[in-house]
Amino acid sequence: MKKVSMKDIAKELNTSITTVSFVINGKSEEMGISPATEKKVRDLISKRGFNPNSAARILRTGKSHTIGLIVEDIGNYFFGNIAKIIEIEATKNGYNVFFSSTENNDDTAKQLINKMRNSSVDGYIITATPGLKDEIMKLKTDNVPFVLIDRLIPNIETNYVILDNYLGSYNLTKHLIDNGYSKIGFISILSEMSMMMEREKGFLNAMTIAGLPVSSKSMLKVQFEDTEETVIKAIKKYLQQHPDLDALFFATNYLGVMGIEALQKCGLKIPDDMAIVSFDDNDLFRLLTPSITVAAQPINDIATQSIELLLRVINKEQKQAKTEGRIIRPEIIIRDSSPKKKSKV
Amino acid sequence: MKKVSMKDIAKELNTSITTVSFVINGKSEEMGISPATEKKVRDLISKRGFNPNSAARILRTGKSHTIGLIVEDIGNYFFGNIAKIIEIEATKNGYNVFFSSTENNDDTAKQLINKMRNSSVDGYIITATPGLKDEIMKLKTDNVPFVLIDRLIPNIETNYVILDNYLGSYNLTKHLIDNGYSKIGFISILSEMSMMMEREKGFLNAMTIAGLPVSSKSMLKVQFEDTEETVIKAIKKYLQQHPDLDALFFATNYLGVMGIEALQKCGLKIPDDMAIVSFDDNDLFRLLTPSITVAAQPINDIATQSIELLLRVINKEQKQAKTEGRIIRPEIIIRDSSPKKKSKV
DNA sequence: CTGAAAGCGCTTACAG
DNA sequence: CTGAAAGCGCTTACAG
Repeated sequence: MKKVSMKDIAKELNTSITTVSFVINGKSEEMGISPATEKKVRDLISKRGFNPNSAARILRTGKSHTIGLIVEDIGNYFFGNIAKIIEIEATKNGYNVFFSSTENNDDTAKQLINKMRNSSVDGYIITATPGLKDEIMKLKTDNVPFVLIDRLIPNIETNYVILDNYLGSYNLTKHLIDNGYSKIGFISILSEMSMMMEREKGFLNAMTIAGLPVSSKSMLKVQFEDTEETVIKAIKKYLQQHPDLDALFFATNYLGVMGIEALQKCGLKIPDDMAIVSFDDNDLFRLLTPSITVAAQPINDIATQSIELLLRVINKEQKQAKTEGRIIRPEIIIRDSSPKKKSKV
Repeated sequence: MKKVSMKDIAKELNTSITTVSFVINGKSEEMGISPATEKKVRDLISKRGFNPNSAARILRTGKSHTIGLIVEDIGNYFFGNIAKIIEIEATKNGYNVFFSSTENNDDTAKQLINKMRNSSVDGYIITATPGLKDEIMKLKTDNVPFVLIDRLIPNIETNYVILDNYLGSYNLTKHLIDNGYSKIGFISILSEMSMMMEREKGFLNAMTIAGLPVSSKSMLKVQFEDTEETVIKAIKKYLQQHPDLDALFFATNYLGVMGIEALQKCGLKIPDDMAIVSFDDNDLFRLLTPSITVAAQPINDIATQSIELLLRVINKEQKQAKTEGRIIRPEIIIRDSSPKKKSKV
């Protein structure tokens, strides 16, 4: 029942632990282990089903070959697929992935980072929560490799991979305007996060450049923590207060989903009564009738770029010497929820 | 830059490592550490930001307080949410979660199990792949705690949490029959997995009991590995060969999604030309027009029951002494894709 | 009430 | 070409 150790292998072969270790770590040649010895060792290892104990290895080397992935919510389409691709890429490079969800809660995020540091993860890929500045600063001064994804911490220089939220939002709004919509409602969440602010800026600039009026009163912002019910109620109320709107811009995909429900309940037809577009794609938007126009995040790009960048930082001497950012262009996918506006009869 | 260790704390306080260790592990009282000493130690620990090195701890104790979660695909709605809930429950109980996706590939699954064993995970929650029997047997004889979820390995007694696939399928078929449908096509994947076989059995029994004819020719089975395109083509062909069908039963949710696309392409309207039901819910089915009737897996139940069962096994002496199974009842959610059949005029 | 010391299973500089 | 030994940072039986 007891697990086999290198000592057992060495003893049975009348050789030393050193030799076994060299074979296991592929250093036979470099260390001048004879091919005969090497074969003997390898054979017994596979016969006994020996596997090196990784706790001992980590303790000794300080390297765990594990990366910590901290996302907002692993149950969500975007992060679930990010995790999946990162895992595949990490495995290719001999790394494991330890994941956890923050639910966008600062305390949870802090605990996760600490927990992972004690497990000696070699580096992090982090979806920051709003108040994570101090923790991130500490990682930086401690020279721990990490890459921020999806959102930045204002005023800290880090390695990052993010979407060009401004551009996506600008282009999505521009698309609506080009198709003849002019009274566009912007529905977002109340947030200091750079990504949400960029999306708002993109919307506002597109409107302003087109000479269309916007006021803060014509925008709806709900709380991230609000229940689905609360949000839907808020959107319904908003629609009643703004009967002149001809299009809605949802700043996140879950707001889009809730918004569609709210529109249904109000008896408003998409796109005839109201055109809609949403930031962030999901399976749903593609298959709904009508299908929904979106600014999509190229998930594959984001995931592969972040793991690639992280591994590079891990293998650098001066971890944070020079930070590097990758900005991913969103893809505007035009579907049926935002056709050329029919002129009123 | 160097991390603080227990030794540093002990030295600075002129006390022993033992004392520090007792304080950290909450054994002060039991071991008779004076409150004064305890406070001194605690203060310095938080001042220095000390955190015990978990590799050393694992090496020494053999317990990692980590559970390994092996799912089919973390990017998928069902498993993503399973993972999320398991993580939350595990954290509540002081456990971490190490996850990985098998993509339903035997070799990947085997590698994952081995990798996790070397990292001394305390137990596993596993979505088995078809040829995983030997690995599972080994876990069993090695007395390693594990719980199978979502699907079983035929002829091996294990701890498990699965859905009552037979019942869900039976009831879903019964619902169609009760609503007047009699020519029901069954679309599934070619698979030896117990869950798929149970779903087929449930369908067949419901049909037989109702005195409705079924033949293997009236069922379509595609390969799990088929691309979306291939499946859609197969479904289209199937529909042309069986023009008399009045309803379709999709045995998985992704088949349902592809089926809906195929129906759209064939110009068949749901539910007037063809009623449909699907096994497994997802966000999509709720929001499509028409919304889709499903047998839903109570994700929350499945996740909490499996982690609860696993933790209990971990804390038992005789890990596999008596295996325990939990069978979860699916929930039939009746939506708009399967209304009472209109009589032909 | 507290400390010295063994040992978990590895890796690696050093010695021969 | 190969081995003896130190040490990574903890926990815990043992001693006092």
